[in-house]
Amino acid sequence: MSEDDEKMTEKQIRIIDAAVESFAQKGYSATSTSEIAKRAGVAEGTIFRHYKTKKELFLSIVTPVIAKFVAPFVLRDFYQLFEEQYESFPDFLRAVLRNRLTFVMKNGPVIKILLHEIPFHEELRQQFKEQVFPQVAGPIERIIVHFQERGELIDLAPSTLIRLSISVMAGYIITRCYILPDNAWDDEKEVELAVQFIMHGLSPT
Amino acid sequence: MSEDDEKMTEKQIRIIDAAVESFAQKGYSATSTSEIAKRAGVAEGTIFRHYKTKKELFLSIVTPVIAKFVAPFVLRDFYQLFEEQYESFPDFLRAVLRNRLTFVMKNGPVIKILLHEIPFHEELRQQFKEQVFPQVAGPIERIIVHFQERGELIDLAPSTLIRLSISVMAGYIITRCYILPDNAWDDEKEVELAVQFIMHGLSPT
DNA sequence: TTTATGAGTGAGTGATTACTTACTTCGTAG
DNA sequence: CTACGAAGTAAGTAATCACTCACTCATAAA
Repeated sequence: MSEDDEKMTEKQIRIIDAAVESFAQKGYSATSTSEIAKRAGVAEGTIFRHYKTKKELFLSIVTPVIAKFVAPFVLRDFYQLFEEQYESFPDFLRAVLRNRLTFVMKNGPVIKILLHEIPFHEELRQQFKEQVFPQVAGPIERIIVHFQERGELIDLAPSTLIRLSISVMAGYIITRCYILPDNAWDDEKEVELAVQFIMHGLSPT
Repeated sequence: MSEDDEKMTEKQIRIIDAAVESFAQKGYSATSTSEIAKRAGVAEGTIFRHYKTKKELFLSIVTPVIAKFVAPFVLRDFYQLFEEQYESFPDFLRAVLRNRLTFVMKNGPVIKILLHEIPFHEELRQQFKEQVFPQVAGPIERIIVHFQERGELIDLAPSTLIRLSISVMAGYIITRCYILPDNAWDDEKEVELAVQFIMHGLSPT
């Protein structure tokens, strides 16, 4: 559940777990440090021994998953990887959707926190603007142009194709993980369905 | 900007406007009543003359737009209306997307507040479960079945078709209004593009 | 054994919170 | 002209907030 230990005391881990739970349940500013301490079974002062402020604790939880999210895209050979490995655009979509779905399912509560708090914390928005947008959009755009040249995609602005594809994929991930997590989802089937929809729409053949 | 007056004093309107601004900027629980009062140019006590609690003020802002959102769907003849007026499913999609886009643009900040706070307020989630889901999903499902019987839509569960359609439409509305509001959007073009994508996907011809 | 260090503690700190209360002001019905 | 209720207010209230500080304890190098 908790973070990648590495020289963390047991109580420190308990603090982070408690903070994640509380932040996810009630939001950052509705969560008090005394509540986190109580939940972690720790004195309130212990929190401030490890983190100077409440916000530092918050950022120590949330910023690592931004980095993790960007990581697979900034591999130097990301473009070549997909160009060689995946023969068609649907293959590429399937791989990305499966990959991000498992990522969200692994880091569920923290991503929920991140999504909620992004609009209210300048530091987070900054990090998104600097890291996520350029690092992720660039490589993907090249891949899209690649498949456009091969005639597998309609001739629209790559940013538009990205937006449409992400809408469908995010739509599934969000309903799957946050809106109706209790449904009996058949992920393989739903991924295939989403990919087919992105490629062919809702019209019968 | 503010609510539908109706026996509201000028100061009361200023309170609501100030509350909407603050809630949208910092979130519900990070906004203090003293801050709202200051922003409205009003004594803090004045807020509590009109609203028993901070939460009551919040709900008085947010619940009307839930009702407004549902309103067009609960018209008794909603189903007949679309059955007669719109000859094809794409026509239906166009109408809905245009309609909801203007709705979001009119009530922008309040909808932003609503989306952020839904997970943290049981009353809001309740209202969504009771009003939005059944009232909206029902009529739309009948319309989808109608077009499926006419052979205009592939044979999938209506709930799936709804989810996919909403993903694309919400994807555009959210990027249009909240993520990149400063872009020079050509709404007519983008609406048409979204509808075409829903019907035919990204594959060429 | 002594000493030094860092984890952990709990009783504080002043500031801020949502909300109350006693009061004034003002428009209007009688 | 008066009386009354609603609108508005300034000065409170207790509770809670994030954070501090003086302290204990355990471990381990000297």
